[in-house]
Amino acid sequence: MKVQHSPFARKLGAFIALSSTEIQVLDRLHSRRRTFPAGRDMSHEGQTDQAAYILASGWVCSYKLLPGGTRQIVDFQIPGDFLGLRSVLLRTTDHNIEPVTKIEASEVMASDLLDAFNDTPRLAAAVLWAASRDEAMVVEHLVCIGRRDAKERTAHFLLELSVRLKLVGLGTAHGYSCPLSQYLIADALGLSAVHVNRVLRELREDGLVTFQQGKVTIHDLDALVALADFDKAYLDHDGPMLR
Amino acid sequence: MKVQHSPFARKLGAFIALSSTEIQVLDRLHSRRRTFPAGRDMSHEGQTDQAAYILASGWVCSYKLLPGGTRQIVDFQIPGDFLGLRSVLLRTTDHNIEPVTKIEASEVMASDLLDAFNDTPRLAAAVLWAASRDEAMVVEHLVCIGRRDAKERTAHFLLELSVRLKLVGLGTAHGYSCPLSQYLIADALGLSAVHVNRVLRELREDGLVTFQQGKVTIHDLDALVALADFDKAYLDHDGPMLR
DNA sequence: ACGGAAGGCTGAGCAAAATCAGTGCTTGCG
DNA sequence: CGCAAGCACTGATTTTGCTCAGCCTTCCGT
Repeated sequence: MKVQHSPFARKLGAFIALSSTEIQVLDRLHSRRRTFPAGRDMSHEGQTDQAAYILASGWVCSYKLLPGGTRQIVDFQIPGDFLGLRSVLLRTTDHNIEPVTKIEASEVMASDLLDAFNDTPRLAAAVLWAASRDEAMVVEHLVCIGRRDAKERTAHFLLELSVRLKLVGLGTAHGYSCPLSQYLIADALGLSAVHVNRVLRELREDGLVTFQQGKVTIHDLDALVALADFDKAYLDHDGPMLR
Repeated sequence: MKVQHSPFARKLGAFIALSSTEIQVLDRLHSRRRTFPAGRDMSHEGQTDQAAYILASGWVCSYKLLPGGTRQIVDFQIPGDFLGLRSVLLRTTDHNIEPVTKIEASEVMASDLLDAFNDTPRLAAAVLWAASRDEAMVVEHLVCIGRRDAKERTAHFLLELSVRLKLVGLGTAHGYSCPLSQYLIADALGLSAVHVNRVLRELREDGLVTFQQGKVTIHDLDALVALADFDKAYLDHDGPMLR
């Protein structure tokens, strides 16, 4: 019987089989727990330039603003994801961060993180791996926006969320709950909100996936994967990839 | 009087003032020099999964293929850039790599790199910084494709190349030579080659920038920067950012 | 020298997605 | 309670960029 751990430990556990010691070290990282309200930008408020956070609950988006008022959402963070890891290690505030919902996050001091790496080097590998996966997702996102049409993009997006959420124990292959508005999805996919609405309707009418009242329900996984040309490799790992 | 170094040393020198010892260590990294022909994918051929390369001359593109034959170019590499750094450190072949021109590249064994980091820790910081800048460029690229129209995208792209090339001593603020075909630019910007052609003509007719016969000539830098909403911070650093 | 492939360039028609201009529903608040 | 804000949703219209089809030039290999 598996004990329930933090989303963060769960996520890393999918990459590397973690010993109980390592899990303890991980859980000790979650020292100061903080809460942020939805909608207020974090990078201006908190001491985001001094500490990183591990998201414990709620959703966050990282975005860039353009003149003209439009914005592009680069990525969403879900429980278990790092917030501002890069800005701690490298002192660069390259984009803004805003909670989509009310969130809870554990502050992680850079020094604590480095200590943890010294104590349990395998953790460093796991964190690096997770960071690298995040970057791969940005690349995939780029490809989506550049070379897929609205329907494919949306399908891909919903599938990716499904996989990520399943990894941290929120949601299954059949569905998950999702607090994103159609405006947010539009800003992530480089579409207009109006068009996102229409595309979601089409996907629903095609019997592929339904997104209503904050719930995503996947009706035909195979067809959705085929439409989005989604990389099945993501889907198929159920245990740690390294032992 | 500045001595002329490799593009790689030049680039890192823009981030951190390098001592002559550090420059020597850097230059010793360029051990085995190899040549690759244009157009043949590297990841299938060379031992790209065992070694990384530092590009010494020529241009390279990293791309992802989609079913349907289209592709999205994620980034171009110019002299001084790393090739496959990620795939060495993390064993992930996430995208393909193809020389745009005939290239010369120095093989770098992962172990040599780590040794160099031990000898001169500041180098590690510089390399990390460079890697992080690369990632920031991918994000910027994403924003471009998601929320800028074809003209803005193209202008931004040409400006970014200008800055990157200037950093390694190829080209000035007024222009540079560029071996990319309109097809390649299209695949990078998520446009069709036909449209790229038209956009380039418009930019030329507007007196902003000319791209003909492998030469980019910037006629009106300010107007171009304004059109593309290009981040001037990139442009304005002439010496190392850390001393 | 010649044929073919690549690349630049152009027009016409079309498709995808944006914009504009709304409607209705819910929710939070003074 | 009643009002305003935010979100989902829709039709009509316009814009943007794509596709198709073709022409011309240059370069390269035989």
